[in-house]
Amino acid sequence: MGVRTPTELTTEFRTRGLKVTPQRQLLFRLLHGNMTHPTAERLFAEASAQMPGISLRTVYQTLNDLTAMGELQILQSAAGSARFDPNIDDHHHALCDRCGELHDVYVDHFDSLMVSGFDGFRPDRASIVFGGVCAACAAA
Amino acid sequence: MGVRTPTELTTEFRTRGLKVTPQRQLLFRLLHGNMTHPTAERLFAEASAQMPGISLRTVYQTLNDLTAMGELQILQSAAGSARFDPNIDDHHHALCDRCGELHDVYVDHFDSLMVSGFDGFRPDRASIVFGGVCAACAAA
DNA sequence: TTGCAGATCAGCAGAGGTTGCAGATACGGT
DNA sequence: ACCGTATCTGCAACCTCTGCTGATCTGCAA
Ligand SMILES: [Mn+2]
Ligand SMILES: [Mn+2]
Ligand SMILES: [Zn+2]
Ligand SMILES: [Zn+2]
Repeated sequence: MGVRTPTELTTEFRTRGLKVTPQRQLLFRLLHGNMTHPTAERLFAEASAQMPGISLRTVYQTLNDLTAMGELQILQSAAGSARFDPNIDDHHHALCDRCGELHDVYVDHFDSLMVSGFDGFRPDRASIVFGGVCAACAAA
Repeated sequence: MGVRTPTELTTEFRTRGLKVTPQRQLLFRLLHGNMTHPTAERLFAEASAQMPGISLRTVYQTLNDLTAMGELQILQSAAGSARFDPNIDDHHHALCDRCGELHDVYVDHFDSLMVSGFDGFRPDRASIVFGGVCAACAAA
């Protein structure tokens, strides 16, 4: 779970009555196993290298469709553009202050956390972002 | 700690060689004890009511100055504009899916959380956003 | 295989939020 | 009160993302 292959996404699009165009297939491939939490611009650049002429609009459209299907998570970056995450497993993130890299971390026993102040609020999910310095930047 | 009065902010600005203008003082007052996590536009509207002619640019400038001094936290809202938080105590947030209200929650024993995947990453802070429905919206 | 209705595409214009810039203004040390 | 310089205002530009439109392409039925 949590990793959809291009073939699975193709099937899912067809099942929902959405057409599977070459542009969409390219994006399925670019996203598959992508751990970089890329922005739309970044995916557009990578897509353009393989398919000159593809439009940024189409990239956004496909990312939005995938998000609506629950196949992508959107992560709001502090500065600038949204980042897209094809990892739909329950996980959290570590953001490097120096290079901006975002990588996945997994948290156990999150439910045992003691939280005060909910005051009637009913949480149904939580997202943690750790800030700090990544291994590569610490070495440099 | 965690709550700076307008007087304290005035002193801090002077200490740093920054001037204390009526515009800045008004914003100090509007932020003091403000638990609403307002946007810049919202603060601009409130400020304009008391000081017609103040510019949105000045509001942003002062909020940025305060943030650079560590007297404000910026919270990147998923959709739209940033929200500013004068509460600089270590705390986290609950975001209502219905009305967008953001309120403070406090977490104990955060350090006891089991996190895997840091892989050399050195975290120095963390921010949790709980998603769900607030008490007021659940009642309606 | 062919043809059609409707989905999708590229390209561009525009919205929303934030920042850069330049000339006018005013804080605050003297 | 004066002056030097930080700040203010107003506007234009910027960045990211979405709306719109005519042309093109896809999936499906025949
Ligand atoms: Mn992730
Ligand atoms: Mn807060
Ligand atoms: Zn790094
Ligand atoms: Zn609510």
